[in-house]
Amino acid sequence: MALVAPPFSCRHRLPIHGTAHRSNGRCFLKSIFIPQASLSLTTQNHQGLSLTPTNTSNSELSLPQEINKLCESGNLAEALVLLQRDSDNVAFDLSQRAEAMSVLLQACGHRKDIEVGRKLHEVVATSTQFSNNPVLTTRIITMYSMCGSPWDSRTLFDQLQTKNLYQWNSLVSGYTRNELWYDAMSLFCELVTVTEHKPDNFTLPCVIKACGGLLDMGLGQAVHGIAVKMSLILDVFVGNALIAMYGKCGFVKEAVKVFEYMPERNLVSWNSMICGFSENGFSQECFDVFREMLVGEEGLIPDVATLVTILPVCAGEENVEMGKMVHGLVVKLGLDHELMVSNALMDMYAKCGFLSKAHALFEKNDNKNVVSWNSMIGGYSREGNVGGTFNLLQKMQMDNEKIKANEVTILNVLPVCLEKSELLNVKELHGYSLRHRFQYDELVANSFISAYAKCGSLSSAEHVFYGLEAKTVSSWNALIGGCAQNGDPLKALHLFLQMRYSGLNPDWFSISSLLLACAHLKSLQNGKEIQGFAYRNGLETDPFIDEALNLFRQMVSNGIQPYEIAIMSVFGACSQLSALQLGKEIHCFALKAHLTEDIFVGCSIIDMYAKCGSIEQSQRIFDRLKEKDEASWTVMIAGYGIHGRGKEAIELFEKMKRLRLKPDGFTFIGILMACCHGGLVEEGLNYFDQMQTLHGIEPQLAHYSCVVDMLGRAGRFNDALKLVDEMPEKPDAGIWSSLLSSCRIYGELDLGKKVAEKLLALEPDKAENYVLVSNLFAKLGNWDIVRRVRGRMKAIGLRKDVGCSWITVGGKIYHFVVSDMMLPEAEEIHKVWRRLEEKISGVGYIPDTGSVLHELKEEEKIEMLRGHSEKLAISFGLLKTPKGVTLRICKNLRICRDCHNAIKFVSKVVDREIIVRDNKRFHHFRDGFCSCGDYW
DNA sequence: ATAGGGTTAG
Repeated sequence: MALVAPPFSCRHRLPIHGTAHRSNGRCFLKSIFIPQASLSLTTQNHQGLSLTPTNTSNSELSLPQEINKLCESGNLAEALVLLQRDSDNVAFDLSQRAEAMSVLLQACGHRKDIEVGRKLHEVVATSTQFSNNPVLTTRIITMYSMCGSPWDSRTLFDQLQTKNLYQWNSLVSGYTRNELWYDAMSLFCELVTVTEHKPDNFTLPCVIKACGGLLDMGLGQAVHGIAVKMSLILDVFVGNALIAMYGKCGFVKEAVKVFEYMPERNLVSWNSMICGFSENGFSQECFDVFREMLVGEEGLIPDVATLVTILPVCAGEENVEMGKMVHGLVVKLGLDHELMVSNALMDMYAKCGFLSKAHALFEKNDNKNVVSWNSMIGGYSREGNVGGTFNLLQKMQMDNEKIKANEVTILNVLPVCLEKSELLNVKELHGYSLRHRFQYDELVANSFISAYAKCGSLSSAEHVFYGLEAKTVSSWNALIGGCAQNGDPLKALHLFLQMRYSGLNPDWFSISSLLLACAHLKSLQNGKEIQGFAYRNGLETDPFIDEALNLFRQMVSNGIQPYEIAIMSVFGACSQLSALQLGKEIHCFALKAHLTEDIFVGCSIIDMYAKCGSIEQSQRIFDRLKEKDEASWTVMIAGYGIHGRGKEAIELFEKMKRLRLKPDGFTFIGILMACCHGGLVEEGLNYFDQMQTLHGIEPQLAHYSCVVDMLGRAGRFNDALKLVDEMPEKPDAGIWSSLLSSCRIYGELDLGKKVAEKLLALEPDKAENYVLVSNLFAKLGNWDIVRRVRGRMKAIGLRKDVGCSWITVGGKIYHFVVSDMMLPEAEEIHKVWRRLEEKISGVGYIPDTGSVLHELKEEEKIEMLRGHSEKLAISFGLLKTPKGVTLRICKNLRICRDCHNAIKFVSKVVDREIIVRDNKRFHHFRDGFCSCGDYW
C-alpha cells in the first residue's frame, strides 16, 4: 500500500489549527522509526488547503472573498453589515450573495458567534430569494449546533416544508456534537421509519457515536448491522466511528475486529484504535499499535490526536522511556508548540516523577491554558507538596493572561488540604468554588463531601450533601464512605438504608464502605445495635449486612479481588450475624485468594468462628497459624470467654505468658470476660490484680465493667460497690445496668432502686434501661412501680427494642420477631412449638411466667411466652433441618429465663445440640443442660 | 451543504 496520508485528515485539521507541518526535506523521523518513503507527503499535503481561495492580485474582491477576509480577521459583525448593505447591489448576483452568506454562517459556527448567526438567519428567512435555499438552511442548522444551541437548529428544521438528507444529517450531527445522544438516536429512528431517505455514510458515523455516548453496545451493534446491510461498512468514517464506539463501550475485541477488516484505514482509524486500548487499560497494546502505525506497512505520521492519546498512556504507566521517545517525535514533527501536546507532555513528566522537567516545560511555554496550570498543580498535589501547590494556585490567579481556575483545579488542590487535615483550607477552597459555581459539578461536590468527612467535619459534609439537587450513587457514597471512615459507622449504615429507599442501587464503593462500617462496628455488642436499628427502621426483609454479604459474593463471582480489609470486614459482619455458613464460604474464598496467611485476616477468621459459635474451629485455625501475635492469642482467649469456657481461656493465657508474649489491655479484657462468664471469680480478681502489679497496665473502664459484672453475678454486691467507688473514672451506664440485672437475679430490691436511679439519670433516653428497671420490680411483683416506669417510658416516647432471633438455613438467614403472626409458615411453626411444649411438659417444663412483664392473666402470659422469637426460630429450624443437625440461633436481646429453661428441655427431647447466642454470650444446650451452668 | 480520533480530574 502506498504511504500516502489520506487527504482527509489534513483538510479536516487545517481550518482548525491554522498551521501546516513544515518539512525541511530531510528524513526527520528516521532516527525514531519512520520509513523514509513517508516523507514526501508533508509538503504534498500542504497544497491547495486554504479554506477559501483569496485572490490578492485582484484589488476588486468578490463579495464572498471580501466576507471571508473579514471573517478570517474575526470581524463577523462587520461582515454582516456589509452583506446587508449590499443587499440591493445588483453588482453581486444571487449566487455570489448566497455564497457569501454561506461563508459567514460557517465562520459564525467556528467562532461560536450566535449573535451574528441569528441575525443572518433572520436576513435569510425574510428574503424571498433565500428563505427556501436548502444549502443555506443546512448551513444555518449547522451554525446553531456549532454555537451550542441545537434547539435553534431543531426549530428551523421543523419549519422546513421539505427536508433533504443534508438537513437531516446536519441535525443528527448537531445533536451528537452537543452530546445529546438520545436526541440523535431518536432523530435517526425518525429518519429511518418516517421518511423515504436512506441513511448514508454521513448519517451513520454520527449515530454510531451517539451509541458510544450512550454506552449502549447493543444499540451500537444494531447500527453496525445496518451499516453492513447497506454496504456502508466499507466507508472509513463509518469504520472509524465503530472502532471508537466499541472502545467506549468497553469491547476492545470488537473494535479490533472492525479495525482488522477495514478495507481502508487512515490516521483516525489508528488513533481510534490506540484510544480504544487506552480507555480499556491495555497500555502495552497502545504502544504496540502506535509502533505498528509508525513502522508498519502503512507507515503513518502521527498527528496531534495521536500524541495526546499516547502520552497519557505513558503517564499512566509511568513509562518515562516511552514518554521521552514520544517527546523526541513531537520535537521532530514540530508539534511541540501545540498546546494540547505540550500539556500532555508536561503531565506525562509530572506523573512519571520528573516534576522539575515538567516545570521546565511549563516555564518555557508561554502558551498556557487552564489545562497547563492544572497539570502542574496536579503534579505538586500528587507529591503532597502543599507549598508548591498553593504557590502555583496563587500564581495562576495573578497571571496576567487571566486564566481562571476551573473544576479540575479544585479537584487537584483538594487532596493537599487533606495532607494535614487542613479544615481551614478546605473551607476556603469550598468558598471559592461556591463563588465560582463549581459546586454544580458533581465531582467537585462529592469531593468536598469526602474532604470534609476526612477532616472530621461530618456536619459540613452533610451540609454539602443535603444541598445537592440531584444525589447520585457517588454523592451517597462520598458521605457513606466519610462516615464509615470517620467514626460514625452507624450513620453510614443509616445512610445506606436511606439510599436504598430513595431507589438507588448501591455499587461496589457503597458496599466497601458498608463493610468498613461493619468492621468498625465489631466493637459494638454483637451487632445488637445494628439489629435493633434495622427493626426500628421497619426493615422487614433480611438486614442490610446480609445484603452486604450477598453483594460481597457477587463481587467475588465477578472476579473483583477484594483487599484484606474487605475480607476482614466481611468476617466481622459474619460474626455479628453469627452466619457460620457464610463465614465458612468466605473463609474458603480467602484460602483460594491466599489471604489467610495474613496475620490480620487470620485473626478475623478466628474471631468469626468464635462469634459464629464454632469455638473448636477457631482453635483449629489458631493452631495452624504460622505466625501468631498478641492479637491472635487475644481473640482466641476472648472467644473462649464468650463461650463460657473460662478454664480453656486461662490455660491459653498462661501459655501465652510462658511464650513471653506480652498481654495488653485487650488481652486482659478477654481473660476477665472469660472469668466473668465462666463464674471464676477468684481467678478473675487475681488477674485483675496481676494486670496492674505485674504488667503495669492501668485498668480502663472496660476492665472495671468486667470485674463489677463478675462480682455482681456472684452476689458479692459489697465488693462490687467498693470497686465502683475506687474507680478513677465515673462509672458508665454499662456498669450500672450489669449491676441492676444482678440485683434482679438476687432479688436485691433496695440496692436495685438506687442503681436504677443512677442508670436512668445517666441514660434517660434508652429504652433498654427502662426495661431492665421494670424487670427488676416485675420479678418482685411490684406492679405499681412497673406501671410507673412503663408510663414514664411511654411519656418520653421510648419503645422497647423488638426481640428478634435469626437462624441460617440453607445459606439464607431467617428472622423472627416476637409474636410474629406474619410469618410465611406461621401455622406450621406454631404447631411445632405446641407439640414440643407438650413433650417437654411431660419431662418437667413449667412455663416461667415471671419473665412476662405485663399485667396479664396467667393463660395470657403463657401465650406471650410461646411467641418469643427464639422459640419461633427453633421451631422453624427443627422444621427445616434433618434430624441431629445442630441448630444455631442468634438473638438481639438477652435470652429470657423461660426460654433458657425450655430450650434445655428441648435439647433433650429432640436430641439435638442447640446453640444460642444472645447479646452477651453463647449458650450451648445439650442433653438438658446449658454450657453456662444457668449462670448468665 | 452533512461525517470519525484528541490534554488536566474520576
